[in-house]
Amino acid sequence: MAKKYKSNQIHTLRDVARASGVSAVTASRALRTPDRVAPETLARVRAAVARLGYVPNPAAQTLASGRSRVIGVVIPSVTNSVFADLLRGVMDAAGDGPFQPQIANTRYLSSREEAILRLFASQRPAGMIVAGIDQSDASRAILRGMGCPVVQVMEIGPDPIDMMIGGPQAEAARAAVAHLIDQGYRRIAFLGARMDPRAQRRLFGYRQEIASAGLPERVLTTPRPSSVTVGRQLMGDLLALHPDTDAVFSNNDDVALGALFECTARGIRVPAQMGIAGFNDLDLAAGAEPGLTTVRTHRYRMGSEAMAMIAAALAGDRPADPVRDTGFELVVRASTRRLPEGAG
Amino acid sequence: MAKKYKSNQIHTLRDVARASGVSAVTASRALRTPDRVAPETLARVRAAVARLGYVPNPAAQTLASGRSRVIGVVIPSVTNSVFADLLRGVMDAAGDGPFQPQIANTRYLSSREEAILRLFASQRPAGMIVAGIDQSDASRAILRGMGCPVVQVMEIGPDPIDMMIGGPQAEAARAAVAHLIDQGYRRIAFLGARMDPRAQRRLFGYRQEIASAGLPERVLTTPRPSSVTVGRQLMGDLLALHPDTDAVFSNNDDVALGALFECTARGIRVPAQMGIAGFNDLDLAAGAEPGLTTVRTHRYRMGSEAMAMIAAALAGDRPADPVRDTGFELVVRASTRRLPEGAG
DNA sequence: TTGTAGGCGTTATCAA
DNA sequence: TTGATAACGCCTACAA
Repeated sequence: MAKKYKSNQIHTLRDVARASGVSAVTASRALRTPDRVAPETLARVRAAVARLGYVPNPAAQTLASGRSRVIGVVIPSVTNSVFADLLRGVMDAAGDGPFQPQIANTRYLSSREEAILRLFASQRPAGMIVAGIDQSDASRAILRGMGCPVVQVMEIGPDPIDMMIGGPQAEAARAAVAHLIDQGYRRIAFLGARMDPRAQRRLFGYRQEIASAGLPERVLTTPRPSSVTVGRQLMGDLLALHPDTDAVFSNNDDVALGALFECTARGIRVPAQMGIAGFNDLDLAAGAEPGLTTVRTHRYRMGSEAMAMIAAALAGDRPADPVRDTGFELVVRASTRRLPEGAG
Repeated sequence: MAKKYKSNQIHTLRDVARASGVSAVTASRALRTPDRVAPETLARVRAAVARLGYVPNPAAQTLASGRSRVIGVVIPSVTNSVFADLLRGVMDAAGDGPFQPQIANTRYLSSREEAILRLFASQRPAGMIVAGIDQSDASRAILRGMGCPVVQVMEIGPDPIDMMIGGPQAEAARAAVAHLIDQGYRRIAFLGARMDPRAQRRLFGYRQEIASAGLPERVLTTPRPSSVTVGRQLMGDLLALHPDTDAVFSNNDDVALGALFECTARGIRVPAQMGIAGFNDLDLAAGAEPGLTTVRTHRYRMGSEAMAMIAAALAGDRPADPVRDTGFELVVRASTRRLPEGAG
């Protein structure tokens, strides 16, 4: 029953060299710096590579050169669709290029983050992409010591480790809340799931805006990951606590969608009796009925540009401003449109 | 402006050896086979490792041993939440263990799949996890030649490359359609987005069940990726073509949710006038109002067990049956519950 | 229980 | 333009 796993013979640079009648060094050069090799030699080597199906051994390359092609990507979780979008941006930008994104999950634990970074350091990565701007001092030190471009993504803030790309959280939240106020809502609650640092800053933005308008604050949060189900529960709890609530701003679109469903189930009319605004502009926000007002961030772009920034930095041209603000857009849809267009 | 990236000094095994007064081999042994080292020596080595913050260089390990710790994970896309769940299972199972999942996207292209596999082969992976069972002959050959455990996930079928874990697609689809028929729906349509091989088999299951019940077939598909928005459009198109449709079974829950929203927007009552069943049991299916009937697969488990199967195989005990069926469960919710409980 | 020697596949450094 | 040689850091085999 015991199956034996036997590798196929894999060709090495020496095989290529032999097959094309040159030395291993020349074969290596033909692959890395083709312009320093005689055209005819180059052709022979390339032919041999193709014929043998030669693929360089990355371990040997890394060991010899002291640099790998790994781009370390450190995110809290792969399931959260927010990070999934970011990831897709990174992966697409890496494309068929020489870099190889390698993902690790912190599970929202800063202790794990440090361990992960130490592990990445041992790989001599070509670059690092880390989510958020709340790294511990230890983590920042490790990242600085890696000797490679580092991009913090999702948010921007002061004191970048190296480069940053992202959008402002608190301001974006303020804009959403301001819009609700603008539409005439006055008893506006905040619903939040998994209050990670970004969610905290959104909450902060909510508080600022509510306070400056002299309105009452109503905050309901849960440590559970955000989801439609959680949104329904939060909405239910909110209505039990504050039955007169007339609008909610939530942490994430799936929570907002849950709130919407809870309203549907209870016969509460949206947006007439209840305004609902989410965050992130997930696909479901546009597809919902009524459509969900939300804040569009640019996660895919953050991922792809982060990758591009690393590639550029490695090629010698680091952007003049190492901090790139991708901004945000308030996307107003039916779930908060209580006043006729142009009014308010 | 040009910033120089300078690595911190990284300690090697020799540094550890020197610091603990032993040879490099002994230090290496202390780390890999602690029981073959004198307790006191072991303690010294460990102390040195901790003090220096030594982390082994994986490139050197791989080169010397001919095996890496990489587990190649080949999926079509990271954004699709179905694969995101799978991925989370894999990542969680890998956890703090010695293996390092490395993800690559085929973007649903079999040519890319082969290129990716060839690249993985050069890494001497410890194991491979590939989504689906529709690999090309070339891909299968490469996988076989890798000399490591290979698990095909998501579906099961005949002729596994090595091991398999997943659920039957056609049967699961049949069960959902049978349930709709059972509830008295008679003009049942299939809505499908991005018809990958699994979606095709679900469609096949739909056709079988519809045919065996002597009902009319109505199939609407789009090559676009599945989403709530796409679901709304498909539902709209369907109602234009076949206004008398009384139920839909869809490819994926997000499409089903889109269909539900479209019904809401048009004032079509669900489940009274329209039954809606989805697939995958995403969180939003449970949270929707009415709740969406769907088919639960076990994606997270597939991922974590695939990882476990690889670890077991490497440890020498390959499962007796290399094909593991994770089955499926029909999850009946309000969106199709037209008859009183127990009737039908 | 510990150490010595050799090699893994590639690249950097020189020299030709 | 090409090639010889010596790393890179670790592991396997063998020897002590």
